[in-house]
Amino acid sequence: MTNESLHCPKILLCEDDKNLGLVLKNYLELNDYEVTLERDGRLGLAAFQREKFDICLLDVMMPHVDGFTLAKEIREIDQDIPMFFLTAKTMKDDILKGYNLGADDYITKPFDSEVLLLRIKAILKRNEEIHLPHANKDFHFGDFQYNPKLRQLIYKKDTSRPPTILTPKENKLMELLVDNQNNTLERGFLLLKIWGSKTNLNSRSLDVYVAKLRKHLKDDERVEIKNIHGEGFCFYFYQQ
Amino acid sequence: MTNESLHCPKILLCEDDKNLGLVLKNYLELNDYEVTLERDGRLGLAAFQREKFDICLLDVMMPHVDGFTLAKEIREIDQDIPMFFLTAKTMKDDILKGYNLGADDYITKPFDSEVLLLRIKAILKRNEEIHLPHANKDFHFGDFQYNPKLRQLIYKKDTSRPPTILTPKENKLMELLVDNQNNTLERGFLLLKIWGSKTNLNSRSLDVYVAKLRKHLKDDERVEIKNIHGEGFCFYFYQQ
DNA sequence: TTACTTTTTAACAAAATTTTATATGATTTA
DNA sequence: TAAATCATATAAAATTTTGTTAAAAAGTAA
Repeated sequence: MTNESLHCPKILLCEDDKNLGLVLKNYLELNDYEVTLERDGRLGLAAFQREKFDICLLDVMMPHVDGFTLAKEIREIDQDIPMFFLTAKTMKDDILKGYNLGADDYITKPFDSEVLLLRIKAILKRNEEIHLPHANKDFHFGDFQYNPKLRQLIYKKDTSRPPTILTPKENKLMELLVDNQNNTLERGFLLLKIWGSKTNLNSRSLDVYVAKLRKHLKDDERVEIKNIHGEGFCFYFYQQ
Repeated sequence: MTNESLHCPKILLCEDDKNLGLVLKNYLELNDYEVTLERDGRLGLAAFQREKFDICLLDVMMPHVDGFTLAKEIREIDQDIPMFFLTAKTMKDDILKGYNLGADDYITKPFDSEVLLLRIKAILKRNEEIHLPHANKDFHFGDFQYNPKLRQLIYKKDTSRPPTILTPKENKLMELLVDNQNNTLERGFLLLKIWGSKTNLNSRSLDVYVAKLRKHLKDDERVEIKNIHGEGFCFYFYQQ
């Protein structure tokens, strides 16, 4: 797991302005953070795949891959890591002006490093708390016992059979379904949660994974993943 | 209530600037919105007729059909949907300039688009409150219980019979009729509400769906969908 | 590299939904 | 009443969505 008391929190900092990047990196390191500085989105992603981080600070405007796109790619790998976006003052003004969002909602102050530190600290703390309750929960339905954290699906009727270890995508889908028993989860919702977007509208991936899960669950007919035509899928467990 | 289909709020984003459009889409998806991005007003209207949205973000300057015109056409179909206008001209230039020049030396916080998110959230929330009374409403007429949200029509006399799940189009029609008991709904009105346009005036689809609903409702003769010749249809429930 | 697992894609079948076509019946109006 | 228009019912066709399988592609670890 990422957050451990033994190491300094690690920050991935993506900033194409060399000066600002270095100043920020030094400042954060002075405050007991370990900082990896990358100069564009492509290198940022590479760093994220290489190392483990506790938080990301991403410049929005970068060469090769912009901050938002990078953020989405990071989100695919890690659903929980906190992210900060850094942006230029001019962009902010113009966006607000452009979007006609009313001027009084934003702060025009130049960047205050102390405030940034406080925000980082606050977010890391919040994240710790959020992660706690999620830990090691077990679900029971019919003859199955399911542990999302371990990705284990155990068939209780046959203890000699080793538990099924779900693949990451199978697991994400299973968790979403099980976590929302009797609720229809819309296709778009699932695609967004599992794949990060529904760009690939004609992809059959979701259906393939539903089929995989159905196969895993076929031994107990009280457990069922139902399709609601034109809407999505719903996990049912008919008790009794 | 347990039974509610889970979905992310759906945003129709019409923006002809490809870069800005994609960045915005990514950013919004990152924040759990389902985004359909269209590049002009004509395609935007098609998307609106095709899917159901919670909010529209419309660029004012677009090819084929501009944002204001699109907004008017959308308004005809849906009087309540919140709309944001993006006044692209200055913004487009400035953002492009920003992308080309790279970020400058400022970090502003919090991130600008947070304000956009807050605005969207606020508007959706306000809208939700307005719609809340409508939310999981159940209609009762004669021996039927009807839940538009679940598309369920339950025949109370025979509890062994599983509830009828209406198809999307059946459901839209049923909801409109039931919601306007004793009021005649004009053909053109129904076509506009269900099919998003009344261009196809000579289509018999509406009649086919009326027939389908009548079949669903045939077991209770106090419930009736009446045709008003030359005008439209009216849902009656004769009490007692 | 190889061997292995996971994910995506492609192709097609099956099911559900929607639209169209057509024959027939009803209503209006001149 | 006849002609024109509008409505109903049904079947058939077209379209969309989902299910299933196998193979290709991508990713991972030894």
